[in-house]
Amino acid sequence: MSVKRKNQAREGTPDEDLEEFSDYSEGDDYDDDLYTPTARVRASSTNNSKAKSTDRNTQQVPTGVSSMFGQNDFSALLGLKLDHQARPLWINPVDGRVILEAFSPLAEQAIDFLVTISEPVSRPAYIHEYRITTYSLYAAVSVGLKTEDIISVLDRLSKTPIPQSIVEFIRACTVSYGKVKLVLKKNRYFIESGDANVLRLLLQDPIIGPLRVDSSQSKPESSKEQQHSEEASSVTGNQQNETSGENGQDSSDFLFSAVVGLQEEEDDEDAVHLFEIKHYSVETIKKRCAEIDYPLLEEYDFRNDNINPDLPIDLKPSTQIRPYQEKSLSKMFGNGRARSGIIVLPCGAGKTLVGITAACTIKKSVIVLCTSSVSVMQWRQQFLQWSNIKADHIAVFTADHKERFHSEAGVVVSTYSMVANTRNRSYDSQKMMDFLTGREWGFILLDEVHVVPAAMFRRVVTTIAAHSKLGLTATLVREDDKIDDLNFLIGPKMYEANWMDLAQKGHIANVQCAEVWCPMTTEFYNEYLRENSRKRMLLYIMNPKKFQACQFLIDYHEKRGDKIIVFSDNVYALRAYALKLGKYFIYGGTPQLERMRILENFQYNELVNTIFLSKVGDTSIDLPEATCLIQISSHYGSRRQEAQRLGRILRAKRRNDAGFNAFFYSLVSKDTQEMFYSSKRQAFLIDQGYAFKVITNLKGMENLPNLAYASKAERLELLQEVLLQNEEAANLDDGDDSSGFSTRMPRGPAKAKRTSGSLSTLAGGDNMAYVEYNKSANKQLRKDNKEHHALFRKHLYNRKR
DNA sequence: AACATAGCAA
DNA sequence: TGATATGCTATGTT
Repeated sequence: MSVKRKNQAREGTPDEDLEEFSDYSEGDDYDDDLYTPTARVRASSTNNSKAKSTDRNTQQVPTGVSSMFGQNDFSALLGLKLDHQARPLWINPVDGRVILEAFSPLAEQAIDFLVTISEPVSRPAYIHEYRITTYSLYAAVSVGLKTEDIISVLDRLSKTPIPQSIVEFIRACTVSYGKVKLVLKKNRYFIESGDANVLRLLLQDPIIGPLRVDSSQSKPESSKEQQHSEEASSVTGNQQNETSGENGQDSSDFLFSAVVGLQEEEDDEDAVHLFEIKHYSVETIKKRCAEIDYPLLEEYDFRNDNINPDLPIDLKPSTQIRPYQEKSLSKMFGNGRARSGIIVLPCGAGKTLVGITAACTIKKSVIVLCTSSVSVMQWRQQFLQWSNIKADHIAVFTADHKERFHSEAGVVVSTYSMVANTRNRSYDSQKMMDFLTGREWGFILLDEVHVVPAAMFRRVVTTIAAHSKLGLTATLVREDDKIDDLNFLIGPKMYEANWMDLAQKGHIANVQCAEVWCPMTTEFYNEYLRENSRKRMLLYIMNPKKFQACQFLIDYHEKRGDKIIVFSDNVYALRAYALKLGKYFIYGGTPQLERMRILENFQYNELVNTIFLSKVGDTSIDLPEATCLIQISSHYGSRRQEAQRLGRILRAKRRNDAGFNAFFYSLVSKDTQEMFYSSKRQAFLIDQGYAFKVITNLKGMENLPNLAYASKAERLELLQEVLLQNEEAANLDDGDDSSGFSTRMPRGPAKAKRTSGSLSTLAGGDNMAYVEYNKSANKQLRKDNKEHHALFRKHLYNRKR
């Protein structure tokens, strides 16, 4: 059984579609009610549950979700607790899956807990699915949870007693995890543990043993100053359990204490045992410890670091931290030290601020790595915006800016490729690298960790000596197994936010997702069936019906006052659409200046409400606020791309409080490969709780004035252009160097655009000129096409044999 | 110097 | 599965 289900609404009648679509959010009232008033949540967890449980005794048949479970219903086997109705969890004894009734009053706290100890699998509106894995338990331990905490909280939340198999699994996984820490103190590396036996075991290991620094000055006994640092607990304001009533929490303390990870040190753990290891052997030991199931936790005791100079940096008083940002940071600084790991937040939810706040907490030299030079500049700017750091304490290191700070401590912002570069370096770049490698860094911030290959990370992590590492990402999606390498190189996932949850609380925009099914015209479909799969792509992207749908949606949303971004992976289609509709477009070959000009106009110019973007828009361009997003080509089923694109409109929080919705459309040509990919891509968002609505008919599309490709002649003309384009692409592959008009056309027509437009202000006139230019070019091509087309047919025919 | 371009890498 | 976009370096042009 899987809770994963496509939330397709019925294929509504044409008349209803858009209306219904736009006030779709009213149906969420039920959720809102349950989520927000925490007072009610608390009340029901105590008194109510007792009262209810007596009622329940009269009820024989378990209600709620259990009826859906079919053969996975283990309730009979395990025995329901009497007050099971008040408890929101089911645990599958076989595979560690956990099902949560998200409508339960306890849900919010249960979610906090489950996110910590398990992997979220699927979180649609009412029923969530999580999975307890060895790795998730490792992560739980690394943020400070204890084995017995996990078991007891789980037991409190579960409708049935926890299956013995699960208890054993948790014990087995957590017994060795989190027991050993790698600590950097006074610039010496120590292996530390609360359990002397574990250290003894490690020292007996043939690999680790010899790497110990056996010196008389490193005392393997308990060090009392450790305890003081525990007391001076950080961001969370952690206290002992008894005193945590300050928040006015009563019965749900047990949850919070476990969730937030209060570190009640047990008596026999008063002593912390440690031994020193050699500086250069850290990597080896880390690896070895993971192999023998004692993975090292890395923590930076920055408060007691007197060697590295402090960086004068603080958040500006005006800077506000949101609750979930604070929560994610509390995982990182839960015990007064800086843990290394990954924080997952959707785009637009303020990842940058989390990073900056972490830097302000540690107050040591920071190095920030990003994927592109644009985001390097943005990080620098955000540092200046949110914190009081002096401008000359923050330096930028890219191919064309090689700055350096001249104070004792400072911030450096750079790119991955700059730091991880193995090939020969320019002189300046080498000198800068010497600067980076020649000093110790308190903190390294890794932006967009999911996009960078593991090999690059390994180089970064080994070349830069940083005491603590924080990875930031919006989508930690596992399309391959590279993610595991991240876990090893950076650390465990410390926090992951639920998108819907943030949307409901108004931190990111509410998004209505829709998939628009566009039938293929007969001409296009005939060609589609004839072509091989490579050439099919252009046919379904350039499907006239799809074009019309796109035109209609743009028109509809422009009239509503939306700002619209249209995405297309395919550059040819991007150009064709944008030119036909007279809109601006940005792709890889668009020069930097031009990009900024277009984006600026999109943001401020009332006349520019729609722009077309290629893959460039997926990363690294900081897009202005858009409220509507249309995908015309969603080729391969990359969940990450889908999520990232959706993230582009989440920022639209300005109008959020007025019950405002953002819109996300995927245009799909019916009965083509696109349908398959599209459902794959949506998987991630559906797991995050988004419902995709299917629209099969856009009301009023036929009546749109100036509807493109309304006549058959126009459609045939388009078809010929597409076939020609396919032909050109194929020729290119055969090594035939066609001059000028290739699929990658950075210096064909783009040049024409630049010369015709870059100097004048953006007024629309130059765009028209461009359209004209291209039209005539197309006419030219079409004339040749008459002959070529026949050849092309023959060519294909021969090839097939 | 500032800018453009080609080639390479991941 | 294959195309696309990016960044860095070296080299050439004004």
